[in-house]
Amino acid sequence: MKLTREFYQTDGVTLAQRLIGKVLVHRTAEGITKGRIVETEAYMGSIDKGAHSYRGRPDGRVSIQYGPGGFAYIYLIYGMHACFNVVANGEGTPECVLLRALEPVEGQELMEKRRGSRKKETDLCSGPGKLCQAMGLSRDQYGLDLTGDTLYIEDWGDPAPEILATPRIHIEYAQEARDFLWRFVRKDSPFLSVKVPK
DNA sequence: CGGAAGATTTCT
DNA sequence: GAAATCTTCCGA
Repeated sequence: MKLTREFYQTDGVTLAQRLIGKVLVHRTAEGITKGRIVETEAYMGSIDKGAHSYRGRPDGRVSIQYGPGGFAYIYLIYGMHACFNVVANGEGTPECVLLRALEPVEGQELMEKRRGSRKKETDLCSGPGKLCQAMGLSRDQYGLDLTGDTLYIEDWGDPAPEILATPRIHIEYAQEARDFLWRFVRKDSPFLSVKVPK
């Protein structure tokens, strides 16, 4: 079943853990693609120096994060790659969950086509920019309602997977927030962006 | 208004 | 290990 608004109306750290194992779906004119979420990171605007929304303004890039949960926050990084986030919690709390890696479950052919040169299946969605390219996500999808019919997340009723918490990736500048264990990965998944040290 | 830096990927 | 490439934010 499709996740409801209520599912997203919780704090970012909790939502990040609950999203592991759920299935992201994007319907486009080219076709449909689905991927099981195996890696997420939480960003908590009010206390998190690594978050875009830490000193964000309600009218800036992160404006969508100030609204209710369950909307798409997508931004461009390094001028070339899109990153897809799910807005968490209610109005006035700029929190979100970055999806960092997926396990392709449907539309692999379309994903390979979008990603260009032939890739191993484990490399189709093993990173924030890669999964956006494979799923056909760009800033055109900024602000989409995830309770709508084109871009949403499904719960397939699978048993909750075993989850590991680790430090987040590429935020060395974030001072003490650098060490928060706000990256969550599905244990032993071969589809992760960065391997978890033993 | 200009400059710097970034929640990355890919190739050498 | 470094380049590619552009939006956003911050200081002047």
